[in-house]
Amino acid sequence: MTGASFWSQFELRQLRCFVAAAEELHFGRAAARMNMTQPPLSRQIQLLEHVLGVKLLDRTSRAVKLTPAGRVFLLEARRILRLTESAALATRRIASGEAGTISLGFTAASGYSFLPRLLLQRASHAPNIDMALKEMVSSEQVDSLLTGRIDVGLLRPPIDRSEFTTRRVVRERLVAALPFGDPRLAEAALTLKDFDRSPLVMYAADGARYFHDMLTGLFEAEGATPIAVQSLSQIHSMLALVRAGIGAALVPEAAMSLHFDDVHFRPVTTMPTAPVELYAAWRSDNDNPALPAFLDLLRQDETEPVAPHD
Amino acid sequence: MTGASFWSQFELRQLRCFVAAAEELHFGRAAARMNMTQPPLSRQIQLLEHVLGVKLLDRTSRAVKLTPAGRVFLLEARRILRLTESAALATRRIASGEAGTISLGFTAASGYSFLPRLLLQRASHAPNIDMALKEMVSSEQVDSLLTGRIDVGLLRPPIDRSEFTTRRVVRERLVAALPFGDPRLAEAALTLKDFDRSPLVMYAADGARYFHDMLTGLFEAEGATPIAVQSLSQIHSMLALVRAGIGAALVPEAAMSLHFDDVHFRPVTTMPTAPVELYAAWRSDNDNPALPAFLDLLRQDETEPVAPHD
DNA sequence: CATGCCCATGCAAAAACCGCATCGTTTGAT
DNA sequence: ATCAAACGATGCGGTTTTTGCATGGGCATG
Repeated sequence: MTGASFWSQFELRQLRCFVAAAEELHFGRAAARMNMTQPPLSRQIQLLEHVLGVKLLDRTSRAVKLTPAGRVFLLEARRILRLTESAALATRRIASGEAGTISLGFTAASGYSFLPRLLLQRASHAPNIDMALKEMVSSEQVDSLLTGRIDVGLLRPPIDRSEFTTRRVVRERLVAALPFGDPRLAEAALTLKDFDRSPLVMYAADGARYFHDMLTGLFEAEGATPIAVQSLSQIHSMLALVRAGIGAALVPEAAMSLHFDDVHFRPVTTMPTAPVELYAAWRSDNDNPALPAFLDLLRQDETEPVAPHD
Repeated sequence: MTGASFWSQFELRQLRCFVAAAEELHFGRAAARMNMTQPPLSRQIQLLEHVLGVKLLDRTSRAVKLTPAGRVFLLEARRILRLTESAALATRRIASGEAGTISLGFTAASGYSFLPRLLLQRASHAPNIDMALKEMVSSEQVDSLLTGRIDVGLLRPPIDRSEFTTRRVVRERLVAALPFGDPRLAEAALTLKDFDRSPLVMYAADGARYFHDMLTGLFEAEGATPIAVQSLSQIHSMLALVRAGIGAALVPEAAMSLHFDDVHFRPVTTMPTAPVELYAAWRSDNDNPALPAFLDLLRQDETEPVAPHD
């Protein structure tokens, strides 16, 4: 035997009984509201008072009144019960995918055009889905997907992990970024041959392997050979060099939203027409309930607007 | 038999079990922390999940992990449990009188000096006692005390209700309020005879019965007869008339804190020396737990400072 | 493949809870 | 003053819920 009960904790049932009694100021009616008879309700309240060590209701057999402590506890009890309901609701919404958080990895380039569009979509179609954005290069995203640090990645192919499901979300053209005064600006459209033996700001083989390999392949197929004057991995740094007159650059058309002064863009005809691809990838076994809603968002975003030239 | 339970409400016990399990990520240790064995804890969590309709913990027999919904619910559960503890604490503090609210009635005149002193005392000695202040004349206070609208009144005698306990909290002298240029300002102290056959702003017999009757009695005993030029019940209004040169006024020395321009004060010798009394009164059966602490405050305030003259 | 760890489940005992009947007190009417 | 009605407290037996023990079954490790 333990002697005095050392369970100094009440239960929600007791709070509900107390609130009913405090609001009705009548044990019989309160019991009816709780779908029970009066004696058990009396006991629940006695128990609550005993646990608190405080008299909450002053009951003379003719009238029930709140004590000062009871008045305070009534407010607290109501707050707790409200919180209880909202907690259940919020949790169910998370589980149903109606609300939730998606950790999203994205490459710097995808942040220029696709990501803003995605955020707009979210604001109108799934405002309760939070997005935790983390910029990282494609290879980092693969690691983060595997360890679960991000739910979805927006990254460049190739993605050959069998654990992943992928979906192409952007396919866009290359455009040429040319400094003010470059004679090629006279043309409405260019081909890769226009860059043969001409200075070109190039992608780094390590930090931007996707673009580097793609351009290398495209030029080789076309039989043209640009003069690589510099190798970078950040597109906005490349445009800064273009502006300084170091050379031209070939960038995804989404980069046109960067608006550098004295840097103008011209479409470049390539084969295939839209060689720049961006994929969404996620672990097939990701159980984040918000994932389906988020993927719907991606699907709605498929209709790609054709960006105008400057 | 009721078939499916339609009780879509969880209990605090379940929250406590869930929090323990979510923190330990191990049912056995969590159960130990809850002072029970593992099977009941498992069931409490199953019950909670069933009630919410949401899986909170992912349990493969080798590891326990929170689901996204479980992460959210853990935060909510912790908040609820914190709230329950603080609610119990706050309620116990109220019941013990350590904290609480006192509804206090006071007369306009007592607000000039005694009440500010009392509020200072409270700030330093009982900061957790809230005071709801309500200005009302003495007769209103009696009614409010009887109906429980105020816990304590600061009012003028006589108080002859048997339901009340009273305590004198202020005994002060009368001072004369004289307009600039009044010849009596040449004297350092006055007597009531100095007001014989001279214009005096008087207290109304209804709105300020206490002062009216007191002055009437004092003058009668002294054999002096002032010329009552006006009858008011608010002391600050009387001082305004004094300033306008309508006549002198006799006010409790606490009113000296009102500081009207061109109105100066002189002590008045009376018999008894300090005829103006203020009492605290409360229902003897008042059960407000904060009352004893509040009354202690009143007792500490008994040492009345002697106000300087201007 | 054997072993250990760990959560789920079956089951009987214990505890908690509920409803019914009844008591004691208070209030208001006669 | 007396009586009846209203109301919350309490005693008690039956039912539901919870608990602990024993055990099952999945999964990782060696």
